[in-house]
Amino acid sequence: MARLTKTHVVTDFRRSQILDAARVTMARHGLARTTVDQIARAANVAKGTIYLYYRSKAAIVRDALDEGLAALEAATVPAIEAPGTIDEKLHRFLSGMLGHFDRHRDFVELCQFELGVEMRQHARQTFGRIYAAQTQAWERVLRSASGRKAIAGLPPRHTSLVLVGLAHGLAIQRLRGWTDLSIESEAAHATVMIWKGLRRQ
Amino acid sequence: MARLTKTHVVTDFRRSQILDAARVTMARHGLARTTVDQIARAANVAKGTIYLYYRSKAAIVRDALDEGLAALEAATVPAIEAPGTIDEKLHRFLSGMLGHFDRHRDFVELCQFELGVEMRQHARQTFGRIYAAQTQAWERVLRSASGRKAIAGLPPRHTSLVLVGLAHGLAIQRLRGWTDLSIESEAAHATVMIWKGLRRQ
Amino acid sequence: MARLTKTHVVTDFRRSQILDAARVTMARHGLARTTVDQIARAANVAKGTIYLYYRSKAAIVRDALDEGLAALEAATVPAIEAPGTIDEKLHRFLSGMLGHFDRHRDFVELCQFELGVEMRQHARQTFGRIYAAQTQAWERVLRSASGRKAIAGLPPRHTSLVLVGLAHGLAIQRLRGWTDLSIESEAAHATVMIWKGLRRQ
Amino acid sequence: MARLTKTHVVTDFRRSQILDAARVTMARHGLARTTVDQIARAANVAKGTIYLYYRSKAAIVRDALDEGLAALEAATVPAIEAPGTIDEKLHRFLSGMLGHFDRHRDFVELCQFELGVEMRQHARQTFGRIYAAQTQAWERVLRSASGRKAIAGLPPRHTSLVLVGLAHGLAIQRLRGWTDLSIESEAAHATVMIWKGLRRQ
DNA sequence: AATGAATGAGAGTTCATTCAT
DNA sequence: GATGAATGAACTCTCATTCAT
Repeated sequence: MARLTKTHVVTDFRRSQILDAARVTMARHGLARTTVDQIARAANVAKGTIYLYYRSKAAIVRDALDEGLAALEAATVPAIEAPGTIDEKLHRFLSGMLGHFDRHRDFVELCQFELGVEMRQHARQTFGRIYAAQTQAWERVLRSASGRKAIAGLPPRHTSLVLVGLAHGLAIQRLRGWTDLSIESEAAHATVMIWKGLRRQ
Repeated sequence: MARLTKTHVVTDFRRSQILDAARVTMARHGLARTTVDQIARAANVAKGTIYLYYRSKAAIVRDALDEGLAALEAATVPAIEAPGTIDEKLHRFLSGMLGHFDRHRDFVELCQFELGVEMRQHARQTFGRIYAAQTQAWERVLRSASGRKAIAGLPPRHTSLVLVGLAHGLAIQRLRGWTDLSIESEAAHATVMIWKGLRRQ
Repeated sequence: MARLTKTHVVTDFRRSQILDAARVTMARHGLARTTVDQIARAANVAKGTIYLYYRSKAAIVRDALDEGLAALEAATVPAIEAPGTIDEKLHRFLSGMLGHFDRHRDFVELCQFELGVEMRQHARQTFGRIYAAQTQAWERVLRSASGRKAIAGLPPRHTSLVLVGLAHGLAIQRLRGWTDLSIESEAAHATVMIWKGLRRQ
Repeated sequence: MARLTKTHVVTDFRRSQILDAARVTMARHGLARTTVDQIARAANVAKGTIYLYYRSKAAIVRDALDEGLAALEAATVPAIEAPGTIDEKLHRFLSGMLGHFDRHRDFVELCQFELGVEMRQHARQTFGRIYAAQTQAWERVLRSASGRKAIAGLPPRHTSLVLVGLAHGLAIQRLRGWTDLSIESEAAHATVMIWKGLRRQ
């Protein structure tokens, strides 16, 4: 038992050692330009060691991708579903998106896109699933608010798509460095503006 | 002169022949997986011919990129600056963005991201310039409207960043296929929603 | 047509250039120890050129193998079927076998055996087919002779297996350098000895 | 002493454990495709343990080879030298060859051939020595019989080469599965046929 | 100007061997 | 003695680029 645990711990350590190195290196050089040699050097292990923990370079990319996507989902969907008023939800959601892209800018930025055709499908599907989850969470919130006459009579489906689109757009802006506002003030401002458009007047 | 002109015409023809083939092939297989052989085959020229018109594969990518970015700018900034009411501008701008990403989805989608480190900087700068132009155009519009008391007292700088971010986000959604609305209805709906948030109440 | 022919000629030339280099190198170092680099160097072409004419190293091995096996069949089966007395056939057959293994000793020697599991099956099947053809040719000859009371009453099936086995064994002996007799005297002597065993006494 | 003995027993046990595993694995996958990992797994020891008993993979191959070759010699040379008539010797000899190749088909088949250049020389020499021993044993038998006028006046040297070649050829046939006769009937039949050719008529 | 065969540096991957535990 | 994680040299194969025709 102790032995299994130890092995497991070491395996986990090595995997994340490699994964971290891969993320950093890929963010710096782009996925295609990142060699397994570079990853190995960045992870301070020999090239062969990489292959003890990952079947192939593609497997590393896939893992890094999945990890990043899981983090994105965790940072956003609960923020919508947690209790609170709509503008609280909106603010939490936008902060979550912006914060996530900000924290993972070095890797997520590129690895989501610079992918082979089959990995791209995988990423697109997973990404799509997350955005669908966000959209549906918003739709539920808006329908419920609509029933309580708390918001204007806009179609919830369309509105939730716009909300999610807005959040993504702001996140991308940050990612690209096209905004000089802080996360906090950007999230706050967008929340105010959207909330003015949404609430019953 | 005629000869020069003729040469020039042929050169232009070859360049766009190659550029089109490159765009299509890269969109299908991703930039890194696209070989010069594939581009040559798609362009119906020999591999060597490519190198008569482009110094390297990277030069092709750069040209394809620049062309796409120029088209994006042309599709959006004039839409903001052309005369009309704010909601007309808003609608034109959103339609322009969504339409552009929709038309160029096959190439723009991937080539903007799957790039080597120096090409990425170039793309980011150009992209940034375009978004800055959009943002500034909006800022001018909003300041002017603000002066005429036509809109709510929101800070124009922040608001324009949100507008541009929203447009980008909706465009990305379309690109990824996460929305099933038509361009028209999505642009219209977002315009209404934002306009409710903006206009003086 | 001239163009196709020229291309074809060049292709054929390159293929046999590579095949010859492969045969020699593999004979010298053994199949597994032969690298594509070595083959390229021996063929006086660049490594990449190899892959213009062969999909993989395995494909080279397969071709070399098939060529050698085809030559073996051509050197032996017709020798049995050509007209003549039994001892003439026997002599021609043994000479054919010994001569073939002697001429191709450098490659055939090793490439027939030192093969991956699937190539081995291929070789075994082809080899088996050739030996079956030899055996059947002998069986026909012996049955016909038996009908004409020209040979002793031995079962043709068994006898032909022994004949083919003998030929193979003598060939292997030569291949390994375990005999110091000339091909001619070895074939002649074995013919006499077998013929004494076969003929009607 | 007891300690040394015990150590010795364990060493012997480990060595044959490894050697057996190597033989089986190499027979199944071919020498080049057999990894030390596979051998270790088949031997139920850790990879490092292999290197406590063998200096290198090549050393394992050499040992496996020598063992097989020693068995071949033991199965054939005494069969010629043991007392009896010539056809008894012949029958024992052929049975010994066929039986040996049959029993060791899984390893001997491939490992004798699929070897690096220096191992090949070693194998060839050892093999050659065995065949020379067989040939010489036969030569002695034939000379003695010739003196007693028991056989036809064929040159003993040539005849013994043919005999050994025949035995080898039949053995190879069995190895490759090109014959469907039993060892017994094949040996018996070849004995009859050769004996007819040899004996004084 | 156009070709495409030839090139070779560099990629991902394997595996015999070592060595700290 | 036994282990198996770690190593890195060496392999096969790809493809951007060149150049003789």
